[in-house]
Amino acid sequence: MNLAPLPDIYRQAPFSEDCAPRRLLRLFSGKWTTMILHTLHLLGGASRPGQLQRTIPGLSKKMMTQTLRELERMGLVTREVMQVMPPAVEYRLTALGQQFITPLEMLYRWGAEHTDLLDCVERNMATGQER
Amino acid sequence: MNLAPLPDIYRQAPFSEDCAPRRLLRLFSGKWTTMILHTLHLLGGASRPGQLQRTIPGLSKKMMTQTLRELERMGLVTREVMQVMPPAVEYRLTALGQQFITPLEMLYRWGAEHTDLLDCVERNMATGQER
DNA sequence: CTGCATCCTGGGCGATACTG
DNA sequence: CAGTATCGCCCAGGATGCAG
Repeated sequence: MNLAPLPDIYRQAPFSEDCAPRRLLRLFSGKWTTMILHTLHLLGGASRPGQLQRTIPGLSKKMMTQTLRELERMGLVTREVMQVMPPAVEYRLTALGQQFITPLEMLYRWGAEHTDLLDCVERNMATGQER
Repeated sequence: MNLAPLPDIYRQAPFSEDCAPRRLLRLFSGKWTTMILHTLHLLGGASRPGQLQRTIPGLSKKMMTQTLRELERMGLVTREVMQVMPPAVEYRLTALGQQFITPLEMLYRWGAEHTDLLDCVERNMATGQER
């Protein structure tokens, strides 16, 4: 039922559909994903939703839970419900999740150390865009 | 008409609206931005549209030019038109643009060196998502 | 070959309001 | 405090067709 195997040419694309970079980008393309992950790390690897949200200005409750659920499905965080009143919940980075902190740190650190470049780009974009 | 200046509290958010990481994410949130940049680098810093598109499977003509124009406005690439028939164009990384290759390389390299982690995450996501 | 204009759809994301 | 449900906007981004 399958066609004959494709010539190797079709697998030689330098930037194949499923190359590592693309997979990585797909996983963390969400607007809040990396920030939540990184913030969890900053907060010692675990945090309650309230604190998490207060630490990330602009993050709505909806997007927070939604993103956290995705991270949970990815196996990057766990969700622990404490049986008390009022309800308390704790999200915690898994061992797998912590693995992904490294590249995030690299990226974020680079950004922090090169704000001059960011300034430069933003200045360029502002120029000639009167509109 | 303006309110009194806000207390400094409002500027102390650890993850402020305009912190470096967010600025970085905003600039490169496009689906193709980083890939185009990185591919230009791989191709020696310059390339014609055709080759660029052929090197990045799935990239449509529209999104390519659109993204390239944004990169141009950011000052990360230049566009040079050769006056010949048929028309030929060359996009080239600027010095500023090359600066941004470093973090991209770091990220992409990390991805390539940790495909096992990517596998792991994708396996998790596939599980229990019968639907 | 390169590039622009158009049209259109999906879904990411935000605002609001309601439960326990 | 934590979470869900609903609604609706907006726009990124894909497909197609035309022009130089």
